[in-house]
Amino acid sequence: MPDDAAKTPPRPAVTDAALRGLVGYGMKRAFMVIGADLARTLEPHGLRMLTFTALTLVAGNPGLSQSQLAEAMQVERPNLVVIVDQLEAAGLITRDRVPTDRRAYALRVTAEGARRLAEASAAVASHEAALLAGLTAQERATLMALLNRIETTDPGRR
Amino acid sequence: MPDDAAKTPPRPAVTDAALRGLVGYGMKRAFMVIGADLARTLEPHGLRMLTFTALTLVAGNPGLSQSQLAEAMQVERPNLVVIVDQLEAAGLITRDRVPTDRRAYALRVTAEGARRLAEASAAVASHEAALLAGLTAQERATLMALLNRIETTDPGRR
DNA sequence: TATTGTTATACTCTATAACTATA
DNA sequence: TATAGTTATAGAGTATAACAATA
Repeated sequence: MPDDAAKTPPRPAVTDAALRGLVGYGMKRAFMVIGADLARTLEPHGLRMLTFTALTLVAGNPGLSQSQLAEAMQVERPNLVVIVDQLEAAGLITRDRVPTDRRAYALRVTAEGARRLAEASAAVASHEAALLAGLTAQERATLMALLNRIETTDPGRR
Repeated sequence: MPDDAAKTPPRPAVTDAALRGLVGYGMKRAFMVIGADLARTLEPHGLRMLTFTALTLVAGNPGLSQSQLAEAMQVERPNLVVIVDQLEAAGLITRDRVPTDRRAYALRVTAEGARRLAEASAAVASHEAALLAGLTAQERATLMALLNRIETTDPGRR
């Protein structure tokens, strides 16, 4: 019999066996790792996860309104105001009044915004590659597909 | 050519193609769905995700200290104090002074805590089953394995 | 009346510094 | 001096109610 027992008595190692089977638990831990890394990656570019997401969506959907952006980001409108404020204050997007509906703003990236987004996107892409280095391309695709299916299967949808 | 264009002109559908390839994006959206569902599931049992996790770990590791629990949960000690306070105030766990180290507390679930945990665990399990209804058992195992590998591959580990 | 954007507000989660009491 | 628990505090992220301007 092995003699490696009773070697480090003070810390009997905490077991989380009862939680390991829960997807919510694994998802939270994985997301916290990814989220923290993503924040570190975006910080030198003056962006956070939410502003990066908003900037990307505005770039890909020029002229969209704040309501549309909030819906796409699954963020409440009041919270989006702050995000758009910051991007506008940083000179990365513009808020143009829509002639046909003077209540709404048409959001567009500035030249500087496009430049910043390109830099940040490259950093994010290379960082994701490092994070997912342990997975094959096949596994990454599987992961994404499973995540998307969870999102769209949501039983608590309102 | 099809005639389904120009049918709903006001909303050209926001595209997030540039983000769909990022694991961080899919992970966040999936986690928000799961997190919200989990919160709804736990609420009638008087628990939140953090208190449920703490209660589960205390039950599975009787006598562990707050420091050990904080480390296992990847929560800073000051934040754990509030969580333990709430569980203790609800009569679900006890804080016993450790005779050999009077600085530390030994955490243990009460009878009521064990009962509450059993109820909540059953609710969580059945809710996870509903959430993952679209995935096969094989796919769930794959998902969990991939999440764990992401967590342990963390390139930004300190 | 309904919608767009906004303000104000509150609650949860997370993070850091600094304290106390023990060790 | 180092560690366990604590207090105070600050910052994100999220959510709801209510308002002004416009439709």
